[in-house]
Amino acid sequence: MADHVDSVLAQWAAQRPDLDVSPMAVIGRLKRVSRLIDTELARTFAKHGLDAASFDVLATLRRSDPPHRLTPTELMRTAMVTSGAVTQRLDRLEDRGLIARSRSETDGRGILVALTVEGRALIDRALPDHLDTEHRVLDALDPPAQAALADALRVLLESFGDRTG
Amino acid sequence: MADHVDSVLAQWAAQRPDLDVSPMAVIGRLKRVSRLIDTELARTFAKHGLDAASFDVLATLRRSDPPHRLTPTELMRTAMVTSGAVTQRLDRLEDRGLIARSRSETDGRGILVALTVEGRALIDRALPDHLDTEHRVLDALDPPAQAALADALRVLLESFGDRTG
DNA sequence: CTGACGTACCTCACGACTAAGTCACCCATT
DNA sequence: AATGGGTGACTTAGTCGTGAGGTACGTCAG
Repeated sequence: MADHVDSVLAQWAAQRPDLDVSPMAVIGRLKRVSRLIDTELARTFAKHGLDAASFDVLATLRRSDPPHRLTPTELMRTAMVTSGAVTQRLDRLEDRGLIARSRSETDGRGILVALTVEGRALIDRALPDHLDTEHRVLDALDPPAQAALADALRVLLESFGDRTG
Repeated sequence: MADHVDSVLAQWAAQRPDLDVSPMAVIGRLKRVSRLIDTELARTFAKHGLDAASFDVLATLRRSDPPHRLTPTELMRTAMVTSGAVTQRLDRLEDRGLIARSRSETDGRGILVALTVEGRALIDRALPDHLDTEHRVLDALDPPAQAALADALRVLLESFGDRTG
């Protein structure tokens, strides 16, 4: 019943019994689970010629309200990366013909990003496969346990001010 | 009561009502919480002239059994990074005089990594500050909720084969 | 003893990100 | 109409990681 984090906690208890390392039981596992899930998801993305960054952009565009156009700034906020990273992600996707940039007609500084026909076809092909993988990596938890986990994580997100809009 | 992930789920329900996107409620939040916590922890590391990678190496050495020596391979496994990354992390720490490398006496290929006096002093200074930050980012959950969260994450880790040793 | 295979660490080319800075444009105020 | 601060996208330099591959050493069957 001991995972890697349990042994880390035992080591700290032996070397620094004066410290309360209890939060590591949560944060250490969060980081480790997140890393392992990322690796697993990457395998599915690769099957479709994608990586996590590209998938993220395509999926964000796909789920946006019609006409499925977003600005780089909106993509930057949902992806939690810098504006430079978004520019480079869009460059790569544009080179592959999966998205198209056009100038905003209402804001001379603005750009609108849209899926191309190929981009939309690709994300629609990759999505079901991706969801299968996501289901699979959570399979060890039954639905109520998954819901409880989601709730706990939402409490944390809200405490960081991660609200809609 | 709606965080960013809730609005993502609502968007998918509107655009692709045929798909079961329920695992995103967990995985989307995991990734997002992990990212936000990383940002918060990085602030504390920076106060001590460290980043997450350096802190990780120093802390792993600090909590190891006396005489607090580990091989690069052991560090590679606990950090879940490649051997090249470990070499470079050690190069940086060695340049700063925080760790020292020595040849293994029992294995001609092997290297032993140890904290220097300065390295040990630094990690012992940074640790309490780091733990304060970890306590703070989990503050929105009471202790039983934190324990339940840790348990759920452990179930997932074990399903990935993340066992001690 | 020897040769084949595996392991430990390092090297190097490359990829993706951040942080800081640039430039064009928007807009509120005067 | 002018202006000054704010915003949107991009550029560039630097950082840290990966992945492939190299070298030296260890191990073991024959």
